[in-house]
Amino acid sequence: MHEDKEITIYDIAKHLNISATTVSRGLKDHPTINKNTRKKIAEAAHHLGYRSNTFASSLRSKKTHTIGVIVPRLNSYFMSSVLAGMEDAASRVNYNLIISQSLEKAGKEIANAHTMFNKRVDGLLVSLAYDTGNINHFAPFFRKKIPVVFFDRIYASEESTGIVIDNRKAAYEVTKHLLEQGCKRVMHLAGNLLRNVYSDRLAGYKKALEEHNVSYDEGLVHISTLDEKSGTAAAERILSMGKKRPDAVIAANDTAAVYCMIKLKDAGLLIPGDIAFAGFNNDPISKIIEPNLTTINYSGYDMGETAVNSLINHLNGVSSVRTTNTIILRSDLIIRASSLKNKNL
Amino acid sequence: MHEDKEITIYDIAKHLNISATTVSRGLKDHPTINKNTRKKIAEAAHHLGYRSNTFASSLRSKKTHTIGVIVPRLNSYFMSSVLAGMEDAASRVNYNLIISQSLEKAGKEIANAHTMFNKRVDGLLVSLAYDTGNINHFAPFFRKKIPVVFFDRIYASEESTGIVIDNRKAAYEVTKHLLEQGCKRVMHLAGNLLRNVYSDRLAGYKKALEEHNVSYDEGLVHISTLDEKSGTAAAERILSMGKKRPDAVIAANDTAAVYCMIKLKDAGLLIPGDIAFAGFNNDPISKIIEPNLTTINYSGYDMGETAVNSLINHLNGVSSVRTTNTIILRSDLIIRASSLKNKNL
DNA sequence: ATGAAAGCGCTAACAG
DNA sequence: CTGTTAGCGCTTTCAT
Repeated sequence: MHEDKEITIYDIAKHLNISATTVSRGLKDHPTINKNTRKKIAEAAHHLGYRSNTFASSLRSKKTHTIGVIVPRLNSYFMSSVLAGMEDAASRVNYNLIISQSLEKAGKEIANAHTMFNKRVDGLLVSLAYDTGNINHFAPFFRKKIPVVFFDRIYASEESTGIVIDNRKAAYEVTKHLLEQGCKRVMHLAGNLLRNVYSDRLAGYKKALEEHNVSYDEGLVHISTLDEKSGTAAAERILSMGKKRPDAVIAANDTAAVYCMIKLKDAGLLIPGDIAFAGFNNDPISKIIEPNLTTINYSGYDMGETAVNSLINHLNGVSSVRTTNTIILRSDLIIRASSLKNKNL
Repeated sequence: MHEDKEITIYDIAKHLNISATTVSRGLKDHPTINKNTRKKIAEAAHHLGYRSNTFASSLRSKKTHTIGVIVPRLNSYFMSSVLAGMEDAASRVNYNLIISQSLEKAGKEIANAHTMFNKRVDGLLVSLAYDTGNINHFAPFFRKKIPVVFFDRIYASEESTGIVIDNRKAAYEVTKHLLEQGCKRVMHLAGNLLRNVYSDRLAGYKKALEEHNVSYDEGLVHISTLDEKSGTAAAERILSMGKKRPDAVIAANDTAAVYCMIKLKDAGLLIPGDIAFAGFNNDPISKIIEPNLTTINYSGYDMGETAVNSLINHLNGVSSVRTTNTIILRSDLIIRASSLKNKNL
């Protein structure tokens, strides 16, 4: 094939003795182009080794075919799955992803949002950082009617769509499950309550307590960043509680749960005998820790796919922001040995 | 700020009563522009809310400032770390990443390579799929002198750079460690030997056996895709071996090791008493499985960073492909309980 | 040190 | 169904 010069639609046009416009239209299967011409164009394009110049196209059409993605961290199983889902959905409709991470910092998130804006992404997919307080940094997008879709860690806003699971219900169900196993003092390892996922989970936890006539004890809610260290720290706190120690822990993610379990096991506590455990996310580690961790499963892949599809719909004008403001995905309680008190001891 | 119309260099030019050319040059700190003018341009740009149009720029300059990334899978801890490192390094020099996954299939990898080529990435970063047989699909890049950097799963080629660890040495050291623990029949769970990482690890394993006068037994090398299922299958094979069962297993990744361990533990085998274990990658799961898994640690983050930096150097003409053909990163043996036979039983 | 003019490759009116 | 024309915003000679 022709090595050096890039083939343009003009080369194809000349080759076929038609106009560049026709080639341009033919290449994107414009309906008003004769089927036959269209085929000839496609063949010539292939034969000449044509590749479209997206810059010329973007410059003209003011569409970049690029979606910006801002996530707290790249390196978790959940987020990898989300990205995999996004990548699949995006490539299916010929969109690119520009991915960046906030490292859980509002400051970096703001910087990333600016960058995305300057890169003129057609739309934005965001899962908020741990400590993001407001969404002013997305205002430029709203102003320009660039659709923003939040997922998992969302921000209730008229101007954007959110993809979530029913965190309240999920937490309610885990808590209920634990209470039904006979647990009396259920501790909750929560994250920053600014984030819907954590406040909703706390709410679900509270609701279940209430329904079971267990009074809410603030001392049993431990707020942290839910990482490895926080899990260990929570365990230390539990160990320091002596007789008033909880007999169950619900962590808002599996990481905190697992590292808390490891520390408590080291200290000689039996799980679930002395203390039952449940987490969130169904991370692979939940099936490796012993005993296996009861958790809430929801598909990151589906969430990523849904987020992209929703965004694309907005871009295509299929759905307006107002019609679908929140999409709730399925989640399931997976009961494993870490919470089965009845059958174990 | 001005809401609707995009500000162009012409607007700045008009505002300052100078030419667009000067603005263009001023904006990129061209040396021939008066310092004072330069400052005025920068101020006006900021004040008017100018954002550069990368498409116009790319169209003209034929540079996209975009790096293509093709990885086997997004959703592993190692790869997430690699991507995090790449993202950091790339954003530092204002490059974008377009990320795609081959899902371990040569076919998808070829398709991805085409896509990347058509998107006109300035350079390509690749970790090869499980069964990729040749790199003909990267020939168009070589032909156009678009730099291609392979990482981890590389392909020895004159035309490209590779970023790896010394897999042979690493495997040699794990094997040696196991033999020194008194293991006599060391099994190796290998991956496709087409991939350097797996053939090199096998080579290191063989070398250590040889040095310790242990004869190589092909029956003790189990080749698979090294995923969860393969780990379980390997365990089943081990269990079926009866008396000839190995007393140690070195898996070419932690996933295979861990799921193999779980299955064997279920079957009642003691680790490391009956059978010692070691893996590769230092995945988080290696610290959660009991006993903790001995493994080879190497930084995905560093590898990603190094890959991007090396690519950028090529793009800037700092280093030619010929000068640095392979970069070897540090790796370390981390000894944990799964391989400590002496101190345990 | 600065400017004028041309054109990168494509698409969107508009016309026929 | 197809073509003509103009111009997206920038960079790059070539002048001055």
